[in-house]
Amino acid sequence: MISGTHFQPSSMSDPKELRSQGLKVTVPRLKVLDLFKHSPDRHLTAEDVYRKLLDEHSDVGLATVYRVLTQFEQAGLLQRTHFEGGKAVYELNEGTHHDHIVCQQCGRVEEFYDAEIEKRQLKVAKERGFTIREHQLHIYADCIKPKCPHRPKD
Amino acid sequence: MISGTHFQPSSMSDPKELRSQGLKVTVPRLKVLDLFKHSPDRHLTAEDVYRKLLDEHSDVGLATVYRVLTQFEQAGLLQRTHFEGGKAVYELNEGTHHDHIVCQQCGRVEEFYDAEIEKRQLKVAKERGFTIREHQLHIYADCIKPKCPHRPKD
DNA sequence: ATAGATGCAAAGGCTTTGCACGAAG
DNA sequence: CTTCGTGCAAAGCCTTTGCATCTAT
Repeated sequence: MISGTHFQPSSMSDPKELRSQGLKVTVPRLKVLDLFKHSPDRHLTAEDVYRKLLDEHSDVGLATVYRVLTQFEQAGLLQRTHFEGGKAVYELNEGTHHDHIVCQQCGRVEEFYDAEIEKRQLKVAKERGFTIREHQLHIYADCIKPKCPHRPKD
Repeated sequence: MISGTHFQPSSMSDPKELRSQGLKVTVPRLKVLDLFKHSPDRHLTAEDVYRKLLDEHSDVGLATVYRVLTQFEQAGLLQRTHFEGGKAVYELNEGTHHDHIVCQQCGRVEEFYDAEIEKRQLKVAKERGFTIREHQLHIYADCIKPKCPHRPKD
């Protein structure tokens, strides 16, 4: 067999990660996973992914991007969130829970973790007889530092 | 002038609330505001509002419901949130900030406020040079109490 | 009288789906 | 060779908008 499609550039993600999740190893899947692993932006929308793939002349359909993102989320490779604005945002699932603070100036996202906040959430839920399944804290804010990387060049 | 439309049932909200916001006093607006003030559910989607108005034979178009909800939010009468599920949810704006815990069994929403959580959010934002504009904590959970009102009858 | 509100239907934005073709195991 | 993935176009869902008509002030 003369492998054409089995060629794997150094930048490509490890096929094992896909196989171990019962997913066939395909070019679109490798490219998408790769994007999340190497892109400077941790948080990407389906549109972002689609555009980045177009930029590198990978001919992947938008529908496929949506399907792959969904599958990756179900496989636990990615995590999905919704910020204000309606679009779903995906990020690599690295196992560690964190919350988000979103700059309203430029849309960039910073992550943070505060043990006390987590603790109190558990307390609140417990007091009310709930078992937490998932929780998301989104802070929408403006950066006030003049040299803040979030502030668009002025 | 023989006023037909100026009739105001006792259940209707106070027109002043609308006027003070520069909004003309109309039947759809009074009915919507009234719904939020007297409905057993604090949290309603546009569709919810539309259906409830249909139920009471108020002929209000869905587009109008959307417009009124948007205006009320801008006027500070209502607050909008998005829970998982894509639909926007509105509630009366009573000035006090609170977070939400959503039962995954039945979709009901409970509100809570925890001073410590609020404090830590301010701290986190400040440390990173942000001014908080808005923040939302959504906990998605399951109720574990057998007699919990959230649990659908079993 | 006049600015503003409403209803309807059409359009928009994001996401999902049906189907025929193509690739992976 | 069989199962699954892909691309395209069409459809879905929630929400917004254009336009002619109607209403509050």
